[in-house]
Amino acid sequence: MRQIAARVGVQAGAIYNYTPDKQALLFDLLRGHMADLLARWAAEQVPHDPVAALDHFVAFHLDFHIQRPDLVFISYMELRNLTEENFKEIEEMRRRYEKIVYDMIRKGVLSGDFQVPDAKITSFALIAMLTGVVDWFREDGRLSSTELTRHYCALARQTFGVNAPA
Amino acid sequence: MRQIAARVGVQAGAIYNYTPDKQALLFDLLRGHMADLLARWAAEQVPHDPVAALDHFVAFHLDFHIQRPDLVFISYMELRNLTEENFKEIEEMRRRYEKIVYDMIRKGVLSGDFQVPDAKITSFALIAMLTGVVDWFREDGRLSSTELTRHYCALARQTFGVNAPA
DNA sequence: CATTGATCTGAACGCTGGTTCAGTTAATAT
DNA sequence: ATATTAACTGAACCAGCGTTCAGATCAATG
Repeated sequence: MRQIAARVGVQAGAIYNYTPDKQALLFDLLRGHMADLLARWAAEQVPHDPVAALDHFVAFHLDFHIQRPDLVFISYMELRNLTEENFKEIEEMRRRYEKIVYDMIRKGVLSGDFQVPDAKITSFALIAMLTGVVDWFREDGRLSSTELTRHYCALARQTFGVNAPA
Repeated sequence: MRQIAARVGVQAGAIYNYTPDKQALLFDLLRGHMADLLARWAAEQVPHDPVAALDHFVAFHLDFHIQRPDLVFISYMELRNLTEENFKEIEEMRRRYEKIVYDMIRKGVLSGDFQVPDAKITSFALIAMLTGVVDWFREDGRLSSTELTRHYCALARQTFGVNAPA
């Protein structure tokens, strides 16, 4: 709290004019992060074609997470410091996001565009492999974010068995 | 420290007969974890065939991580609480492990068994999607660890473009 | 039996961190 | 100009934490 206060140029006590306690501060941060994620996806124009939709999601997810690595880091790291009540609310939002991926996979499987061993597992696998990027990606690294997205789209297609032999 | 001591049935001060400080305790835990991982893999009989080797690795990695979810969790969560010196040592071990995956992919690509957009990215993606399992897998869940491994082997093959059309 | 050495206790120390609050400051309204 | 309100300070409070240490305990040794 003292560090936060110093960053705003104020004493620690002054913060309590704006928030009841630190828990609320953390909760608002994490909820805002998830709300932002969900809202931005809701605003996206998702193609009807499953493969195009997959590409779209990969690009969206990578872009969103790469642009706010600190928030992504905090959201994962501080998750266990939330009240049980607050934790549940954040988890519920994450489940909503996971369901988006799951539904996308199911559609592709039903249309015959995707071939995956298990839709649920595949949804977790996709999110994990994409989100893991924030652990190592650097803007000034070997790959630009454009190349990164291109490679991950190709990789995700393969993972989803796009154009796989019958 | 007091909690650890209580767990062993001793007062907090007594711990300092066995460790110089908490940092050493944490470091030993994390280093032991990584050393265990590396040693166990070194003891594995890895098939020469790239696809079989991939299956082997997937099964190994899942098995190892599922059997010690707490250690995996701690190792990630407490990584940033290590001294810079200690952190580097753990990171070095993790790089060694990542290199195993990277080399495996390179071999498969050179032999024509794998088709991936980028070997480095693919190595990170594989590890991320596999390690992510500890976040949700439960022994009494929908899938047994055997089914889990089977599904992930299939998924990993697809991700690596095994049997992909030219 | 006395001594040594290892082990553990219990209490303390210093520090940090979240939180509170009486009192000051400054802006706004009357 | 005065009264009111909001915002902030500075100091304190309290709990928890890692760590230290003098003294107690106890088994092993000579």
